[in-house]
Parts: sequence; C-alpha cells; structure tokens
Amino acid sequence: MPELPEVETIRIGLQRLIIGLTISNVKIKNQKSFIVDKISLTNFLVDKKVINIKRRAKILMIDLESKYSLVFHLKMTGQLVFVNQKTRFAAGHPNDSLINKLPDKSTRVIFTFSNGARLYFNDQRKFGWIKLLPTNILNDENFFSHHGPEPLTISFNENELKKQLMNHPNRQIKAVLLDQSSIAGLGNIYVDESLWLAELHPQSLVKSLKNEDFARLYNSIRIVLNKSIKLGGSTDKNYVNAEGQKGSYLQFANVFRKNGQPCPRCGSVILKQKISGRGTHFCPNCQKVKK
DNA sequence: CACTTGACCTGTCCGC
DNA sequence: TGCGGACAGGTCAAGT
Repeated sequence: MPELPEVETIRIGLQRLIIGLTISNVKIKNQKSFIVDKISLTNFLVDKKVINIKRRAKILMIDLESKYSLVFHLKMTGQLVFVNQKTRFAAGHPNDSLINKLPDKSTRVIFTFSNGARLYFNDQRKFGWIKLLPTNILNDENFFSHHGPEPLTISFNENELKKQLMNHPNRQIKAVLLDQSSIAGLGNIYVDESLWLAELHPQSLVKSLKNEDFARLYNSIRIVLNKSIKLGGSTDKNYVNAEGQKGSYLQFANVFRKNGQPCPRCGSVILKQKISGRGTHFCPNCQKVKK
C-alpha cells in the first residue's frame, strides 16, 4: 500500500492527533511485527510523551521524549489508526465502519495513551515492521544512505533527478523509479501515473531519455505526488489515514487500474503488462518505448 | 550489471 | 460449493 503520499497523509494526521500524548501501554499481538525487549519498552517507551512525527521515504517516525523513536514501515497492508475511546461510538461518527471495529484480526500491535486513546497497527499480510531506535540515529542521514532524495523538497530539481536516474543508464525507467535508492517514496501507483503524465514508456532505458524527458518526468512526479497528498492518498484495498478514512486519489488516476479503458489524453485503450516484475499500466499510443 | 524468481504473509477473485 | 492458481500498494536475497 503506502507510498510517499499515504505515509505523509498519516504523518499529518498523527501530528494533529497524538503529539503531547503519553504512551501508557503497548500490547504486541504479533511478535514479528515489533521485535523489542521488555527493558527497552520499560525504559524508553512506556510513560513517554510523543514530541514529534516525521517521515523519510516511506518510513514514519514517532519521536518520544525518551530520545527514542518508534519507526514504522507499513509495506503493503500496514495501517496506523488512532481511536479516541470516548468518541468512537458517538452518533454520526464518520468512520464507524472501521474505527468501531478495532481491534480486528489484522491488528498486530496496540499502543494505549494515558488518556485512554489508542493507536492500532494493523497489517493484514504481516510484512510491515516497527522498531524502537535512538532518535539521533534517525536524524543522521547515514541511516537513510540506501535512500535517494525526497522528491518534494525544494533542493530536488530536474538535474538531481537526472543525476540519480543516470546511475543506472541501462535499466528500464520504471525499475529505476521503483528503486528507493534512486528516488525515495515512489511505488507502483505513482510510478505508473508519473510515467503516463510525462509520456514515457515504462520500459524506456534511462540512457535513451533526453533532457526534456527528464524535465517532464520531474514535473510529473511532483504534480502526481502533490495531488495525491491533497486528496489524502490512494486507497486500493487496505490504505486508510490515521483516522481510518480512505484516500480518493484513485478516483482521479489516469492509468493505474484503468486497463481496458480509454486513455484520457488520446483515447487509445490502456494496457496492463508485467514490467519490472510489477503490474504496469500505460497507454501504448502516447507512451512509446525508447531504447 | 541487470533481470527474474522466490520469500515473507493473508485475503480475494476468477476459472474450472 | 470447492479447489487451485494468480494477484495485490513493498523490499530482500539468491540465482541466471
């Protein structure tokens, strides 16, 4: 599930919901989801206040006053849902379909705050993980040395994009965009959407791209990611924000899951093929292969 | 070096 | 209705 816009949407939500709250208890229902010893929990997590929420790439970090941070990777099906116990069953609650059912069978870890509110880590496929790490390690960019630049920062420009991609001139553009060490935060949905907007075929080799192609791709990535954040991300199956609500980006998607439908730009039928090991959606007419 | 496959897991959908 | 296989937003490691 979550790519950059989804993790960012969760971050924004948690920032509003849990900063200043104190964690009073942790219940680990699936050991592999959060491998941590009792001493660390006691010394660095329980009775500690949440002071900051951060994101880098698809990784979410909750900083605690203990100078330790909860670190999350949601992988395909992870959810982080905050529930205020006092209002969850209130009449007219907009999220009763999910929130009122938690915990459910995919709940792996439950954090309880001293005011009674809870944060549920749900993860149907159990690929996601939580770690408890010293905050200063996370603030050191060495921790993220296997991640490329954040595509939405001011310093990220089209030269930087070209430079990063040209580290792999002989690979297909889709594979390189999915590679977190090139650009951080893109996944299958936004790579397909960005390539469509930039009118680039996912199998084009990086070395075949011209400066104008990099420029269009740069703009496309930023447009697509910003639009998705504005729309609260994409909900395909599992994704929800920190309040259990779905994102609406896919209602406006141009190619993702649109195979068999007409391309919004030229009307040709959108195809789906396995490329770079992933289901890939593109328009065969306005996205031509370059090799 | 680049690509493919399998692994990690659970759930759903589709064809027989 | 049941069963087997393919597939799903993400990363790893190992094999070709």
